Amino acid sequence: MSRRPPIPFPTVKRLSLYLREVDRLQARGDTRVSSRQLGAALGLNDTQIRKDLSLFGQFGQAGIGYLLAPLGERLREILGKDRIWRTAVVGAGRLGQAIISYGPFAREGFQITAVFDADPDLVGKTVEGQVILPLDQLEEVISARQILLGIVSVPQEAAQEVADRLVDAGVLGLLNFAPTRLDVTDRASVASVDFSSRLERLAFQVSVGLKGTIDAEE
Amino acid sequence: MSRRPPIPFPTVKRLSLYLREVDRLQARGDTRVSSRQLGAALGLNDTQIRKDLSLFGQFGQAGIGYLLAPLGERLREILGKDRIWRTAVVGAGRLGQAIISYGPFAREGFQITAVFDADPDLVGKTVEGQVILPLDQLEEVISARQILLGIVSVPQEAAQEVADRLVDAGVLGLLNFAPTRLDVTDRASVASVDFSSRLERLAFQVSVGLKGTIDAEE
DNA sequence: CGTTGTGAAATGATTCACAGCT
DNA sequence: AGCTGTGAATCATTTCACAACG
Repeated sequence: MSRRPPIPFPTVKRLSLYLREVDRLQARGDTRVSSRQLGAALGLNDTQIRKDLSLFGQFGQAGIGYLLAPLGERLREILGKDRIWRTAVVGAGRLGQAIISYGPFAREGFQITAVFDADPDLVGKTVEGQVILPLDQLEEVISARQILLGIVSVPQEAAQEVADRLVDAGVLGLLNFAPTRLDVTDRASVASVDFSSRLERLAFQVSVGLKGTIDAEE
Repeated sequence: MSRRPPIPFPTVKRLSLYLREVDRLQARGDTRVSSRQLGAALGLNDTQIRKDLSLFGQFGQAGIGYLLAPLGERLREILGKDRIWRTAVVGAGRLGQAIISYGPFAREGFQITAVFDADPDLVGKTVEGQVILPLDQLEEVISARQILLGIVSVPQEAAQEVADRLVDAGVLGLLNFAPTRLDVTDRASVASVDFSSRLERLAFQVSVGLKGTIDAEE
């Protein structure tokens, strides 16, 4: 395995956008794409795209562009989407249910394999074919079903405790929907989806009169 | 009005976190906070916090720190949270409903003032006291109710059209939940919340074995 | 020609180091 | 002593400019 420079964090953000656009173009029947074209679709500079891709070796063709099929395959591999990620959702309120039934997740290799909630009224109900389990079965089920990712969709007050329990149970990555920072020291990876902060930033942008898609994705 | 340097984009992200923590400390009964303490709570360097805040004038006290009350007030003002933002939600499926009933929004000055959906089975139903309206009333209602922000929670295929209609109707900012880039040229601001991309990046982080809260928010 | 891949330059953001206030 | 505010230094990321290729 050859030594590689670390992947810049902003690059990772973009790879996932590249893959989405590559899939879209392929679905449309295209067979290749240039960095310029990809950039135009995503609002990015074309050099940026070439730099990003070149981090993983040379797989474009001068004068031609990139072939969609191998490009998509390589991106999937890089992003770890060439396998199934067994995932638990903790918190089956409205948000949790929306997440569980969110189309794109299921289609992309993220397999919801367990759902938990603290509310006895929810436990036992079924969402998208998943029976909601009580919180106290968390450790046992995570471990038995070899679940690697956890989605935290509980209220803010409960988020840190749920995170601790998930990590203790062996989960390696957390997707956090609660508006708070989760401290997992260095035992897992955490990514957050923070509606409030996002909306707040939007309000700021509007206040200062900033126009356009500021946010070439997040 | 004095000329100011433009606010770095990453700073805006952080301001919103500062405000959240300031509110939390105040609710706890504290009356002041140092940049060091704030940094520890949010996983940030203390200089960073002072730099960010100093962009808006000097309002700390050497030897003491920052007084929470004026700091919170100032942050609210900067972020545009010192007023009510009338907001429409387009797309009242599970995700839209979760957003509408998402506690933090309501509490923070974002007032959901209209809800639309294309599905005739949903139109007429009530979510959190809001009657779901048919899409063809969008322009009329946005304008009559003087709505400034739009939340797009429709499927990807419909997102761009909804965005166009919202912007045409006079909305100044869009919060986009669809996994696609919205093109509004320079007629409005757009911020995106992209679950899939986020989860994908988490999978990548786990794949490469990166640990910790990589992502000091967003 | 159009397009990739990449060193070099430019830009942007973070952190250091420290003067100065309480 | 504890803390803010900030110029200067460092570090990271983006963009430019261009050689090489099909």
